[in-house]
Amino acid sequence: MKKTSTKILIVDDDPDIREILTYNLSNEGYNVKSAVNGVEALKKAKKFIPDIILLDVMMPEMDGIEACSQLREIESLSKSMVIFLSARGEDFTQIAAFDAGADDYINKPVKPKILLKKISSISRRILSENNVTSNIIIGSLVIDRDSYSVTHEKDEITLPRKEFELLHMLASKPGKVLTRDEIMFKVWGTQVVVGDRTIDVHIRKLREKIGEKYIKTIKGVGYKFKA
Amino acid sequence: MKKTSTKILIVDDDPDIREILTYNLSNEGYNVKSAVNGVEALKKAKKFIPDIILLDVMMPEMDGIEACSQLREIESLSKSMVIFLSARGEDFTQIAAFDAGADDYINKPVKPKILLKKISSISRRILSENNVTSNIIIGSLVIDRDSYSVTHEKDEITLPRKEFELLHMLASKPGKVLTRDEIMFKVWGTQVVVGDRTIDVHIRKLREKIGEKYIKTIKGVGYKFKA
DNA sequence: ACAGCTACTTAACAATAACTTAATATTAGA
DNA sequence: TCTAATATTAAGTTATTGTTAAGTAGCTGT
Repeated sequence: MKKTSTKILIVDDDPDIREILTYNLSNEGYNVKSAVNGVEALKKAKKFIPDIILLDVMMPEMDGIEACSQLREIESLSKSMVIFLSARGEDFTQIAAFDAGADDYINKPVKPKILLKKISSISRRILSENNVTSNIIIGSLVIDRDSYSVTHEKDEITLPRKEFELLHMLASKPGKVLTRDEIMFKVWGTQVVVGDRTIDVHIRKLREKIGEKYIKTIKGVGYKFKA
Repeated sequence: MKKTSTKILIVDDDPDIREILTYNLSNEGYNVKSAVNGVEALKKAKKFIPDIILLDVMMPEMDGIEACSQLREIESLSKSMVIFLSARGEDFTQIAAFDAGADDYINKPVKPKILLKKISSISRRILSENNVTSNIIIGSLVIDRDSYSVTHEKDEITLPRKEFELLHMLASKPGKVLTRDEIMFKVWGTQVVVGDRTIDVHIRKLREKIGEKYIKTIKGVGYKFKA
């Protein structure tokens, strides 16, 4: 397997989850440590300097949000990625998490496959360094994940979630044609099934907002973003 | 029209479910077989080599998890997708399922719409995985599958699907003469039958777009690509 | 709890690019 | 030269996407 030296710190009060995650990630060659609560997490993180911190939202004493805020204060951890493990895809939780400085989140139950995928993509990103944020700038378009907004010729438009994810996905691989299947998988996931025209409608709304020139249709294949 | 020959093995102890699934999937043109338990599933899978295995989690004797693990041990089934049918979205079940090597899961009661959508997207993925030949650079031509485009003397032309596939096929074996039969088979497949002049028309459009010099006609034999 | 709002999805229909065919012209090779 | 094969053109067809409007669900603030 891939011998990445990416360091991961798991923080969760549930021993079972710690074990499952540790098992799966160690198996993939990651350097894994764990902590049972926020206080211990802070202590271990200072020494271990993990690249990635998996943080449970619900924990006794100090919850994940609070722990994340404090982790963010630590100078040496400024480059670490914090990923939340949230019990549900509650909007509140997600927003609060991002507010506290989280870089990503995963909904429980954690599926090892998804987790590994995420971890590996993040660790690849870390290795390739200079990725400051997940923001994208193309021509006169600025796509900003932090605020879920797009700045297009000086005016900022806040996009709904689905529209943003769709645009972000297209723009993150400019020039590449993304098939409807790929889009479905990335934006909607495998458990949701929506009709054929749903993507078109979102595309239309995006075009309405940012202009026609960016998103090109490749009939029978998919869509692609061009600068 | 779309006559996919994707093979599906249904494994469930409930005859009603077997019948419903078999009916729905057969109707869509899939090649369907079924088994009533894990033991039979293993036996049939070895001979049938299904592309997709729909596996009930709860079964007498050998449950789905165990069956999946054993299926995963079989060399010839390494490319098969295993989809679990789970009675509930229980955490334990999901984690165990993914651990056992499942690729996806569907919650019961199975809605035909969701099932068919999932199956068709998976079977499309399976089909498209087979022809992942990378990009081609010949002389001043760059043929890029990601963007479905050809860059010819500094300007990028996005090609329609058939034209792209045709060009890609010719260019992937430069110098070799490809017969009309070979082209038909590769670009159109065995299920579709089109007239004789169709290929000519696509060839003409390609020549129009990338210039005359690349594609040469060998009368009575076929076409060849030259650098 | 409620109205009002936004995001999202769906369905029906329109539009269109991609593709195919048909009719006719041209060409290469025996 | 003669003929079968291919080229060309324009006119169908069809599959795929675009568009619109309306429905649904979930959230927000009162």
